[in-house]
Amino acid sequence: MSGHTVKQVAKLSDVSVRTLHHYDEIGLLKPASVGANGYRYYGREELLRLQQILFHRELGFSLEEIGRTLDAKGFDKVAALKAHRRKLEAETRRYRQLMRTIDETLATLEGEAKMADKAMYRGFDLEKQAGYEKELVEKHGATMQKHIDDAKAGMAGWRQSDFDAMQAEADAIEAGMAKALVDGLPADSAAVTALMRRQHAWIGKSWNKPAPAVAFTGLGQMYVDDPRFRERYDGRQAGLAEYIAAAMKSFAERELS
Amino acid sequence: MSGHTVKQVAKLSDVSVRTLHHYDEIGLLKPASVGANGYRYYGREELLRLQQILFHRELGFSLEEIGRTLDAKGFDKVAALKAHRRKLEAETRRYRQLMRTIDETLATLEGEAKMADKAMYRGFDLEKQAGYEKELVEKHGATMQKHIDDAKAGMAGWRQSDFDAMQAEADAIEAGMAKALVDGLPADSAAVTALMRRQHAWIGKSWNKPAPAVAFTGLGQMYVDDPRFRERYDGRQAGLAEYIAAAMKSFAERELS
DNA sequence: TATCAGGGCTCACGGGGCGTGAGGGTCAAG
DNA sequence: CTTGACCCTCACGCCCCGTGAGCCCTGATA
Repeated sequence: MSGHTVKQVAKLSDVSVRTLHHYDEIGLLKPASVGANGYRYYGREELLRLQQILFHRELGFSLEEIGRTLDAKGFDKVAALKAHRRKLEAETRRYRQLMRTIDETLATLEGEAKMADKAMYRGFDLEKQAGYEKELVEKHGATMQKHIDDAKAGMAGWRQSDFDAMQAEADAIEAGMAKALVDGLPADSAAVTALMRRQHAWIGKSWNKPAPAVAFTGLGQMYVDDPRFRERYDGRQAGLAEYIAAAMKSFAERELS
Repeated sequence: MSGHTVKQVAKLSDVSVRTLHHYDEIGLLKPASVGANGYRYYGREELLRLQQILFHRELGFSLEEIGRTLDAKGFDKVAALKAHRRKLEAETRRYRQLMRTIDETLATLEGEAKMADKAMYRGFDLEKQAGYEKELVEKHGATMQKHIDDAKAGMAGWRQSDFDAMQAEADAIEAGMAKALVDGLPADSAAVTALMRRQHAWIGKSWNKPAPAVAFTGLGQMYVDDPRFRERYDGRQAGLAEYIAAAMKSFAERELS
């Protein structure tokens, strides 16, 4: 007699009870009758209206629009639907544009990965310093060669963002070293050792594995030998290249062997 | 020195001042510095970050996601973009489905316009009662023919929903007439006259113009003559067809001439 | 008949991304 | 010193409910 309760309607139509309450509150879907106990009872007509509501909601209409559409006798459904169709078309075009933008961005990012190689020349290009690599290898042998290869392999997958992050950390370490040098701290002081720990971790990250003592020392030596590294460090602070190299050597001997 | 104010940034980037306040509130974009007066000042770096934010916002990321993307050093932009691309694809597919649904609905609605003709056979089909029309025309002449044509033209544009609304009103009137008949009210009583006013208005709506006395009376007579109408009315209440016809005739004579 | 599960009800807050005042300080130009 | 254009901080509103909290109803069972 008195129709379906909220829960039953909820199950039938796959909406939440709260939603039915809400639709009642805003006058979008009122129950056919309300019992003396306050219970809402819905009839066949309300179920049909709910179907209409859900259909329009699917189409992206606001609840207020839906209310107007369903209530206004003279409302032109056809025009409303056509207008909505146009909205959807516009959205689709917009999405296509966004996808194109994303594709371009992805292409750029992948381009960056290669660009990073060139950007790395800002002081960290391992690719283009075959000569100095050779020196290192000559001094330290095949093991060193392997370390260098590993480093190159690890960095090949980098993107600009990775590189930037690395640079930031490297800058911080270098700044600390410069200060230590200016402050006259010995290369095996506690402060410098802490920096070396970061340096070692940083190289470990860029190589994708911790650098063994020999490689760490070798890299330090390279900072002195390679004019590009030398320029980088000494340009920041006179004597910095030598200082760092000494600190790395000391650290390697004390903590990596 | 102290950079751009909110308004300047707003103009430069085409966002609202409130938006900048909001981004500051949620920590998404903090000004480079804040003056002693509380003014926000943005620098070049903040402008660049804002561009990034707007770009990602365009792509539909939530502000929280954008914050994470921009802040997390190790965040994988490529993966995020690809994931988002997939979301867009899914949305596009969904929209296509919705458009198909709309098209089907539109087709159905247009079909309904024709269906209404058939549905009208439920008692109001003027198309299929040429014989009774002829009778009416014979009795009342060319003017009646014109009324009938007008009615058919008016109803041709109807859709199911219009028709249902009409039916509801007609039902209400018929119920009132049935009650008046049972109660023994005369066909020219005040209550019946009120119902006749509604009846006249209703016919006016369905014809798209008020029915003149002769047409109104003629229609009433048709309720008696046409077995389909007769069945409809007498099925509801014995003698109803005659009663309505009498009421319509009386009303037409008293109020329409 | 008392109990208990499984309903039902009414508040009322939250959340996302700001729009939009209200109410009041600040700055540069005239 | 005034004006007018900016700046600030609350704080509510919108849209569509989700998610409790706290309390009442109902029908079946022990």
